[in-house]
Amino acid sequence: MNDFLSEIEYAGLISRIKRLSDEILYSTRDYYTTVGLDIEPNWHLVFYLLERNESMTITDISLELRMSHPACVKIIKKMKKKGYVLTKTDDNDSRRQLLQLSDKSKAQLPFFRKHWDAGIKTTEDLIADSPHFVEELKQLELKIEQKSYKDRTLDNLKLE
Amino acid sequence: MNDFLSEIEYAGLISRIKRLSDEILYSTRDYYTTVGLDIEPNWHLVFYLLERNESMTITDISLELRMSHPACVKIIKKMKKKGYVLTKTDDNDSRRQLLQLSDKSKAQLPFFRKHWDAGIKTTEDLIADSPHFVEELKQLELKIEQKSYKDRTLDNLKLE
DNA sequence: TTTTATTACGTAACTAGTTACGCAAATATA
DNA sequence: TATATTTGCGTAACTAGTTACGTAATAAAA
Repeated sequence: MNDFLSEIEYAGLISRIKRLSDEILYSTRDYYTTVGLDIEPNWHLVFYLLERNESMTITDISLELRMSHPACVKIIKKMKKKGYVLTKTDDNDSRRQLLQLSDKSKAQLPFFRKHWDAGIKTTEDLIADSPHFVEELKQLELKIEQKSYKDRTLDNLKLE
Repeated sequence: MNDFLSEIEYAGLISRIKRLSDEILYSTRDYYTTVGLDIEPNWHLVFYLLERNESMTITDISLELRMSHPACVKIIKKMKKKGYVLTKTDDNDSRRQLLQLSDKSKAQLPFFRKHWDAGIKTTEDLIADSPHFVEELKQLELKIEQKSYKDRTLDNLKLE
């Protein structure tokens, strides 16, 4: 049960966060495969967004998810290929590609939602013994937003 | 300052962890580039391990880091290419590739360490206002280890 | 001793993100 | 109105992980 990343304390903390994140990501993919869902992790975020907003652009989505726009392009490309998302060029601005959920999406959503809800329940279960986790994660996000890991480390280097 | 992933609460929590992890990863790479360090994120873990252990195999490293062995193969391959790691076939078992730090590594380690220490300090600063974070992260790791995200979600699906 | 199982590790093919770049459309400015 | 700047989005090339598979060497079992 000994874990090197834990042993080295703060030197391993960031890697532990990544390891946890990766583990859950791959486990989620595994889940989708097992239950036969034709979707991938992260897509639920796009479904949620397009359910709320009717029609959005890639740029809108990348802003909402705080993810680079090429990452969103890739996700949407796959969702389009599977027929979950439709695009329509904006009448007033031909650069803008308006995205919206297809009928197939709307038909499947109740089914998807059962699985997403089960996943949300898992998340709740996981942090049930960690009452400060959400709040402290928010703190981390805020701090990183105020000053990047890089800039903080550059400053810390100078201080030595 | 509004954030969709935070708004949807537990449905966005896992993605927030990934986002944070990614952000720090890329920021670290950025840091290395800026200060002109010829190494990549994660390599410090291998340096730490090989400093402590003299000689290890890929399998040893993947067990210690709890990372797949192909991932370690890739890291070591790059570190060898840069001349930081040397390999020697085990005399008693020709399958085993014994890894150890090169003289170049040993010469550079004090220099690297200054930067790694600055990074550790950053981590400490970041979680300074999150006194329960390490402990609660450990809880998450333990729970996931006991039962995977997938299995938990499958169970939660049945309960509905 | 021969066969079978396991181990070590390398590679291939995949997902999932990033930065950097280019181009066309729209907007702002001279 | 002509030019410069910004915006939207697509692609390329990269990092960093995974699972699946193959092969040779060792260890275990018949």
